[in-house]
Amino acid sequence: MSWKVTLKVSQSKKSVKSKKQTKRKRLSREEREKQIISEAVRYFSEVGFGGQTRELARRLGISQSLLFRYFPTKDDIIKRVYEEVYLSRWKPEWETLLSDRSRPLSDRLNQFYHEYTAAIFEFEWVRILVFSGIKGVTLYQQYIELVHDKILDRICTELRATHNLPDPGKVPLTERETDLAWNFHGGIFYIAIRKFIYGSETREDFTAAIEDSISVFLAGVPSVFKSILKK
Amino acid sequence: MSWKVTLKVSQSKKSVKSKKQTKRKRLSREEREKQIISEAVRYFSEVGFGGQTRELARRLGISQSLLFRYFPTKDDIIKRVYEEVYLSRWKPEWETLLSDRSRPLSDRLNQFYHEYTAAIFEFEWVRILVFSGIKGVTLYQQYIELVHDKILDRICTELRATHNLPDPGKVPLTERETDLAWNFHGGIFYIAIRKFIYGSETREDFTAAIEDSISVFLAGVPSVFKSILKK
DNA sequence: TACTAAAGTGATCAAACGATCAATAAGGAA
DNA sequence: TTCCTTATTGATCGTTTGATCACTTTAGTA
Repeated sequence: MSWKVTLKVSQSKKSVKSKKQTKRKRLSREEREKQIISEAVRYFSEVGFGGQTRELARRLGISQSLLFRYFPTKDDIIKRVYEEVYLSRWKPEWETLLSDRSRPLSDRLNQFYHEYTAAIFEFEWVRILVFSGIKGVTLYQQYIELVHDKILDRICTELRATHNLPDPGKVPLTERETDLAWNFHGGIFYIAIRKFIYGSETREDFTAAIEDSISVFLAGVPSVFKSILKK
Repeated sequence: MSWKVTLKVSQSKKSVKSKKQTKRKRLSREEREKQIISEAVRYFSEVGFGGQTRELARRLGISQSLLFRYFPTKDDIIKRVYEEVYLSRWKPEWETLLSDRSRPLSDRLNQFYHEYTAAIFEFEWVRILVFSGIKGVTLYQQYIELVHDKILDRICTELRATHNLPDPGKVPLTERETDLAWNFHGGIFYIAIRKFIYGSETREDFTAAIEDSISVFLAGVPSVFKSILKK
């Protein structure tokens, strides 16, 4: 028979937590739930969804069993983590911004990607997005669709307008045009992958890189348009 | 007490395995090792490195304990999987191809990315690369360095030559130039991520998309070079 | 202050999983 | 055929981990 000796450290004085949790611990249902999700986002984005509920509880300073008083299963926690991370990041004003033809497309793209990457280029966000792809969770599909419908389609539409080509309402977008936009967007998003997944990118500010990327894109697109129109 | 009933299916006739493993099972050390790694690559790329040794053994049609006669720990299997997947994919002739100034840069890039993506755009390869980033394994660093040193640096060098700018040997490459190349490369690689990580891309052939991507890049780069030279 | 609804906990279960080991059996050598 | 090396196996160990449950503690209220 083996004995596991657990060292019981006295916590009578003060908790070491940075939160205002001095000596009370009993929180309201809503507060505790929020707290759990918030820490779960941080935790799972660090270690992946293989992370253990015990460690999550330890970080929260609560017992592991309490987690299961709030969420029936671990997967339910993960589901909520997705929702938390995906939702409420997209700003509707970006859609009008991209379509505002009173400004040069170059300006609009620069402002959009500046704000967009500021909202998205975050450790938790990027990693959880990639994890979701690996886990085969369907939620990422919503993200891909959002990018496609709200960003890429708009960019393609504006490119048409800039080059005095017919609106997609009249002549539907071709696969080649969408590919171009994906390629452009992917190049920018790949910065985030290098940074948060591979850790090979240590810079904080990518304004210059994004600016140049937009510059190359806008200057290079006409060459493909010419090739498309030849057919 | 609970009993786990294991259904023992008679395998007297023929094994269902596609391999030539009819009734014999005893393989040589080398053969078995190869077989294990080969299946491990397939298995772990599907389910991630959280996959279980029991399931891996089941797929191989061997006992789980045999795995540990060939590899001390599960991590050793994973290490070998990395090596198998990363190594021997890079073709040295690509380096000379990219630098062959007797051909237009456009041709060279098209041929290179055509062959490169043919070698790399593979379910196992892409997923294991991404897993390695998540697991924090250091081996991915080698890949990032390879891309940087053998591809991006070369592309930047050739761009200089195309635009009659000084060789990097004289004037070192700037961060902006490297960023441009990363951006270009990332846009192409992001196709693979959409396909194998998110499953949102179902096409098989990306020749056209890559062609257009190269076209945009080469036509767009001068606009940035101008901006760099102004300073 | 006493009561009570509900937040919170510790002990524990059962399954999953990596790893070990004594026993088995395949197949080449003699 | 017999023998012996070694590939292979089944049983099992010890730990980890998600989940459960009876019990304890907190804090608002009458």
